[in-house]
Amino acid sequence: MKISIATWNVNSVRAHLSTIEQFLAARQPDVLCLQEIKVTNDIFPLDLFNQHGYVHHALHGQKAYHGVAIFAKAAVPLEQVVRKDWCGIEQARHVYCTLPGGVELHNFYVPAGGDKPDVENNEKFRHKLDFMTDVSAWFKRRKKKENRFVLVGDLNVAPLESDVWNHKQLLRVVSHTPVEVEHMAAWYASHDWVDAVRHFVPEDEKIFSWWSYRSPNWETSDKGRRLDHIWVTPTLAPGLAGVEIVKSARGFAPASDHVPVIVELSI
DNA sequence: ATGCCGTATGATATACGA
Repeated sequence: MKISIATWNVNSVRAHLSTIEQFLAARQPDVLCLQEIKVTNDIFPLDLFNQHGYVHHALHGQKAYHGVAIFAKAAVPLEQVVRKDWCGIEQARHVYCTLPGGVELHNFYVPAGGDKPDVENNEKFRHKLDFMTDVSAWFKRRKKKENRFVLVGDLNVAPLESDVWNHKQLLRVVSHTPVEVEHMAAWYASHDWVDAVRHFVPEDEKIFSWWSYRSPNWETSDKGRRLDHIWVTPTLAPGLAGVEIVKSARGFAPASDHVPVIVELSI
């Protein structure tokens, strides 16, 4: 079956309900993966999602910060839901489940990493690198040629020069430092992942999924970064049918600082 | 080096985002 999967860091599901509704009404992805829902499971606003046909839910939220969730239409039941913690820290950054056909779908919210790219003096940056190291080792242990995995989320790293508005200016800025890019490369190699967006968009073409709130004229200055990713294992790569970064969502009011990324693929 | 903006919280200032 051919399905569409969207990933979106919504920066609080409750603060951006109308924006989410606008996106769902327009695009109707079969599967929706959210990050930074910033709400506990017991008070998650499920009604909106049910009204738009997302009858399957896999919530992994917590109070105020972080939190991830997966939603799907009736035809795409979500089975074997797992809410996983990493580095011994309970921050609701990973939920995964099985889609029809045995495809395992992983939804991640990688730690942002704080201000300074310094593992000695910034515990958040240390956590970010450790998180990627541990996740990489886990996928490497589970690696099998026949595995059909999809990995999406706000990975908080822009790996390529063309994933940021200015490579040189961002070399010492968290999200694009060489040590982060190395950790992401190890993760990418852990299961021979295929970057679905770069599968279709040439590597020298700038493409972003995030624009800071601190730039009032985000569109004209266009100082973005590509922090939101969709990867698939090699067995699924021949089924990739297209990707889209929904840049228009950055202009919604109120807007998240991230926009949805959508993949179409056969599973 | 700082602020810029936005969200959440036992809030009216502070932590966090990246």
